Amino acid sequence: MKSIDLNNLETVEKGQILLKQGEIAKYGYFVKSGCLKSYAIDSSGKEHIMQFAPEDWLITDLDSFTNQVPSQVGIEAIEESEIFVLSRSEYSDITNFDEEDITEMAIKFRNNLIASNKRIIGLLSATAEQRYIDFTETYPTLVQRLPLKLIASYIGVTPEYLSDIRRKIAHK
Amino acid sequence: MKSIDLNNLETVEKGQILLKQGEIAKYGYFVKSGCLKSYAIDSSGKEHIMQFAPEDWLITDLDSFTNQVPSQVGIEAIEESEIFVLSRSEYSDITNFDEEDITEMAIKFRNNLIASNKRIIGLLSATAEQRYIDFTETYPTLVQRLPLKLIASYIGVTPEYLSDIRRKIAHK
DNA sequence: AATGAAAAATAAGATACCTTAAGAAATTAC
DNA sequence: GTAATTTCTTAAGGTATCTTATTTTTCATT
Repeated sequence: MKSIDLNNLETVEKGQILLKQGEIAKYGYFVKSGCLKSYAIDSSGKEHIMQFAPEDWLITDLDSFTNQVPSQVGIEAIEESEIFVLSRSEYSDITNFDEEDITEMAIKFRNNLIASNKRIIGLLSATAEQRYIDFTETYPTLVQRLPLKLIASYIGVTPEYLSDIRRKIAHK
Repeated sequence: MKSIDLNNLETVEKGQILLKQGEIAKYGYFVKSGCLKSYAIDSSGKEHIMQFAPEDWLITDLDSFTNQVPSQVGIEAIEESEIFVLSRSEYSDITNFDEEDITEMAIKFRNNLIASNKRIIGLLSATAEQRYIDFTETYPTLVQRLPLKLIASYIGVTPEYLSDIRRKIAHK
């Protein structure tokens, strides 16, 4: 992707909100250190985590960023983080890029799409226990680093139930 | 995307399998008429539908097609269909394309990614009834056209339970 | 039209996962 | 280093969804 403007490095504290659900995303965030999350709050007030973005990950609400529609997710720092802020004015119009940039973007979108489709298959066909095991295998470092309740939210169960799952796995 | 080779038009019957789960995808399929589905069979033998591809949709296992790994899904005609067969040899190496093609591909991947992410949010946060209502709004023509059990599989419930949901909605 | 096959509806009992609530453990703040 | 706050664990009861089985309806074939 277009080289990141190193002048836009910012430090954000744990808990700081970078995008509110329902607002229009003006920025994307490339994480240099720390970790962000994107999440949707449903009608009953429960949080559901779409994505974690630790070091070297890029995070935004792609639909909102691209199409200037209200975002379905919020974005928040879950650790103190250093991030590069990518502004929409430069990145939104895909035809502003040269061929090399676009190829890189296409490959990133393609890889993200493959990963999202795998997650859909897991949500459709695997039990919560299996999804948790898959998560530990796919993101071994995050399992150490993130509180249980965030992992529970990502795999789609309550923290209480993930706690049960862990105990059940430990007793095997 | 690279213009479709009109010489590769084929007719497939309902029930014909174009890709078996576990095989490596050599082709993508652009549907001119009819409808295909991609689906994963889980360890207990249940089918889970990833995608429907009616007219003008392109379908394949992107991971398998791109990276030559075993496919997680199978592809099958659910109606008699006319399809254009796109062979991997032409399409796999993204650097074979000119800038216009790549831009188009990037946009397609991006739009697919946005759609997949919406589906993930639905699976994480909405009830089965809400997911069914969302499906009827997103794909009104497919609701008319497809058997209930395929829709049930797509939204992630059993046909029996979707039947209950429909009755419940009708009685409102 | 009659037959057979597939799809859908219905219902009862089972299970995965959730809700609520309380206490224990870990982390943060002063 | 103690208090305060947050996170995690545990447990009991509840709900959404599944499983199995039977019947009814729809669809395809002769």
